[in-house]
Amino acid sequence: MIALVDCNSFFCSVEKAFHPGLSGKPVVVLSSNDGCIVAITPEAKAVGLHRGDPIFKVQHIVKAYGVKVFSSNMRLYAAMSERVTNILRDSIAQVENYSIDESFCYLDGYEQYHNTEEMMREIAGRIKDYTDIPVSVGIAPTKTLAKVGSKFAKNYKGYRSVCMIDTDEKRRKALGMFDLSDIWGIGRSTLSELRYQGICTPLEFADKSESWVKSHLKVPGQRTWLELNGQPCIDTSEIKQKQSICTSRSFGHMVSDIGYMQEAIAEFAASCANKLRAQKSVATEVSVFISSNPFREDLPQYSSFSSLPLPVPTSDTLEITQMAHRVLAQLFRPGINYKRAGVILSGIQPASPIQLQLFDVVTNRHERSELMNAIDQINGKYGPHSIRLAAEGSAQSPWHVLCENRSQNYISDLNEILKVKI
DNA sequence: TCTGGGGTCCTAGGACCC
DNA sequence: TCTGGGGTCCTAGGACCC
Repeated sequence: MIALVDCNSFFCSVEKAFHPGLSGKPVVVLSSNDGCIVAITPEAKAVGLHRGDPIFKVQHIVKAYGVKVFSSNMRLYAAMSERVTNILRDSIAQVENYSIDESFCYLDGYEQYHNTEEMMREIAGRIKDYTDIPVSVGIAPTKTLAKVGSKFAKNYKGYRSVCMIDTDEKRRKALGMFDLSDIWGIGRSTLSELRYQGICTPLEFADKSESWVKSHLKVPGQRTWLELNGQPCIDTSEIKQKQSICTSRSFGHMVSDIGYMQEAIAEFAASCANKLRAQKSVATEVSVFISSNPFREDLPQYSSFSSLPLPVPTSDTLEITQMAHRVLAQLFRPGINYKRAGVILSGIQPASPIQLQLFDVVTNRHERSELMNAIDQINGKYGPHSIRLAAEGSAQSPWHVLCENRSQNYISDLNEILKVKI
């Protein structure tokens, strides 16, 4: 059996953990640049807000109901996520982090000695005690069914945070009541195809023949179908090395000046290089994209994407930034108000062994890699961006994202640590 | 005025090979 | 008159996830 542990309204729950006065109040957390709602509490849903709403369009609701709005603080959420994971790992040998707010726990071997339902309930209680994050747990023979279980656990108090689907009777009952659009793996397009075919519940889908599913929905649909019928076939084992690494942002203010654009691209390239070194890889290709604001109809629209190969596979910030600037030079058109840009690294491979080049223009690769190590160590100790390329510009540049309601890094920055008065 | 930022996997179709 | 059959690799685009 597999347990899915899902943190309820994770980003909001983290903010509430550090702002106890918000208990029972409507809370939302915004995307980067304070754009859309990405996390929402049930209280905020109840007053008419939805995940995905652009915040400027729902300001009237925010004001009328005193909804508390936070900018996203990914550093804080990542630190809290790690605490939740650590508690799981204390009790369960095989834990797989699936996303920042979800983990799969493999319960094989525990069933003999424990009532796994009560065991998970006890762990959920400990997570709440230690982190103040409420979790919902689904236990089932497959990941897709475990997800179904966790949704039931979340929506019905009676389950006391844990819902186990361990018999065929429970499985059929759950699938008969469940919303087809909430099934993991069924997106908008598959949903409309299934509806068109007259299928309205997950149970009706699960009862179709395998050949019918294969011919209508191909391989991904077949996997979901197998999982719903109790046959595990979705492998989520962590992909250690990413195949592509991307850093992209919308700008706080439109950018038309190539100087500012170069700053932004330099920062995105440096961020990509950091991620690349963190996973001990090198890349062989740098891509850049830039685009105007597609939501504005009054402006000339322009968007473009291009790539260049790196002569030698590298994770060197200087080389990657220089190459990104060369790609930018190919793309940039004056007279456009740019809203968004990004850098993508691809052709990723392990850092060693590297195929060197006979006519390499960089002759001091060893020293350069020591330099990168030094930069990583300094930034690891004193915080990101403590040391960076001058090409990245200053924090005052207008393209930086907005985040007007960001909470402090209470547990990852000594300068912002929580102060308690007694 | 203001509309997110990452990723993965699968498929179809084209180019190319013998 | 009849004009094959099998394979690989690559890429763009779609679908999905959080």
